Amino acid sequence: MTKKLVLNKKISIILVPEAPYNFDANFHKSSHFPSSDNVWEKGRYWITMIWKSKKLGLIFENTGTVDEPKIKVNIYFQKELSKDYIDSLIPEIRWRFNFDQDISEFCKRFKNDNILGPIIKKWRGMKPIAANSLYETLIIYLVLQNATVRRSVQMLENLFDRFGGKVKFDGRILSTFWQPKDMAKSTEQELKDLKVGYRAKFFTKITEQFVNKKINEFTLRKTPKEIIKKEMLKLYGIGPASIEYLLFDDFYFLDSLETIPPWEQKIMSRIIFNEKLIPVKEILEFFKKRYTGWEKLAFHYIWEDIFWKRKHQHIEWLEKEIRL
DNA sequence: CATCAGGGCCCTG
DNA sequence: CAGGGCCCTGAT
Repeated sequence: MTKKLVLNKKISIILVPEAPYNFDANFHKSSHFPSSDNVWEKGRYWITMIWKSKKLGLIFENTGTVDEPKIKVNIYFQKELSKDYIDSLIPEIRWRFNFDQDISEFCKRFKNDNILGPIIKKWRGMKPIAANSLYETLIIYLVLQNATVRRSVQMLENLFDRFGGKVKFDGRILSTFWQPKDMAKSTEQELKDLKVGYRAKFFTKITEQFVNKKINEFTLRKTPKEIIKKEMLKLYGIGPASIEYLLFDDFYFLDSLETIPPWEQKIMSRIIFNEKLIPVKEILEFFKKRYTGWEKLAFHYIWEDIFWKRKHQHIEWLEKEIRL
């Protein structure tokens, strides 16, 4: 079923992100569920990408520091790439890995904050990272809904196997996403067989909206927040919770903190208030007052930090809140 | 063992 | 706007 593509041609480029840029905190989000289209090691990151219908393999290597960031990007491909193609690919890579957003003000302003201070010390230069196209991201948000981590992983892997494919580069085999047209002909039942449950209809409808070019992510990137919100809410299966993720992780609005899903509410209650459960409204007010203009980025720093800690430290209460 | 709640969204009343 | 239904998991 799955096609394996060998990508044995390669070009390398050096890209310089806006400082501060924290390589590991950006290429690896420790709170995210693992997925076979990417691999992270300290200072190195592999991911597959579809750009203008071509499948690519990318390796990012950290060759700089937080304050003088420099990244070597190895691009693997199958058939020769034109200059125009590469000229359009580079800005896209810069966007997907958020090379150009300036967050220095945030890091400066809160470096003595009781909560954020110690975290900024560790993770200065951490930013929201889309990594994927809008379509791919929506797929991820759909498998995230109403599911444990294990189930989300299973759903995405099933979809990769059926609609995406495998790509081999740098001695690794990674999954690739698919393009909307690849899923367009599938029936709801075919999707249900991949164990995605009631989400089948969501995939069908959203895919259709993309095939019919109802959504232009490049235009959206230059669109005001409220309009993006309105447009994205029109997508079938996308509601307030997904919007919350979209605005920050994919459109890079650093302030917009409007809803907090239940498990995040529980975890934040413990970290910030040392209580079991604080009303969402109260948490929102806390961020709004204390980190005005940077609410969501502040949330992100606190959030990712606890998950980084979890990697080498057993945190009993946290384990119980993560739906594995 | 069988219920039942929780999770995010759509749809109906 | 409230509440049922979707689909599954984990707790009771």
